[in-house]
Amino acid sequence: MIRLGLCCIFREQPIKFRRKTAKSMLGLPRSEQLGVLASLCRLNAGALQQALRYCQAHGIGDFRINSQILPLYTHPQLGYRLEELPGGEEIIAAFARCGTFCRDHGLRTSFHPDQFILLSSPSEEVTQRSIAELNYQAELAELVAADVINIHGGGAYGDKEQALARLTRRLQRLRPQVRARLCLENDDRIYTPRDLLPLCLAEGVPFVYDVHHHRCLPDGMEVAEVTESARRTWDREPLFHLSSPRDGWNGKNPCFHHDFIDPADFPAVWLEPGLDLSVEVEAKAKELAVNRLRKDLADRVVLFPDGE
DNA sequence: AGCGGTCAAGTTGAT
DNA sequence: ATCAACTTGACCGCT
Repeated sequence: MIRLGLCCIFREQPIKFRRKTAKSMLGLPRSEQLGVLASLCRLNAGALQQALRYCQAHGIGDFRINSQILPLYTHPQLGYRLEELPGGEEIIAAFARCGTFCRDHGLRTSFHPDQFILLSSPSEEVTQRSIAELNYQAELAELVAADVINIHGGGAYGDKEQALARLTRRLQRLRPQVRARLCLENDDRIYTPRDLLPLCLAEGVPFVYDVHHHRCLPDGMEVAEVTESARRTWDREPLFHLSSPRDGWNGKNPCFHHDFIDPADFPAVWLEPGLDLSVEVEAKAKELAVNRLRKDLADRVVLFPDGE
């Protein structure tokens, strides 16, 4: 069964996640800050509920949750705890209901912390901030029943081997709630599947195979070969990423994402009968792209069912 | 109401 | 030495 995933936002559905810039908040007294943050968090919990309902109804079995769903949660000056927000208990309950909804309907959710979260950095300060951020994401992941927190290898710092050795060491410092969800994904600049798979297999870190990144930054491995190795890193349903190039494979920069997925870019080996797989669709037309791909695949493979 | 410039965080590579 | 690109909008503050 193939479970397609939607990433973070909607193109047409009126489902919006809200946030604020730190700059606009820093001048306010703490009580006003907390008031504004509380209303954003409450709104975003409601938007997440709507997003999950949409996915359930449309046979989208996976939803990636944006890290900013709790805006500025770990900001050095503006950071907060949900419990200290006005109406915090109700906000927590609203997120917990999202988790219950996912369990009831077999939906999967994931987090993808952005480029500032680095376990390979030589800087202890960067590492500590990153671990703090991962702790936050794991806390929220527990609340909404998400099983994936997916990051990249980070920088090379002039020596990939050493950087990956640092990353490996730092796995020991992660809380079980983080470690149980942490995954590593190949990127399109530095870390290829060939770089990451040995670490993932040795350390039991699930490998999120982004086939688009791999096609943009090839490493001599075949798609089928990476797919097979990636599967072995997962003790549950593997999660992969897929995109199509904006200007075609012969265009100027194939890394740019297209609005939609060209079904020809969907690897044939991912359609093998009996293979359960989550495929997050990184396409700018968002739910429209997932819905179209779902139609395109319908007669070739068993899909996560839509709620009738 | 509409517009353009800006947005917490790190790293790389183009200029 | 500086700055855009990462994913890519959404938000802010000005008119």
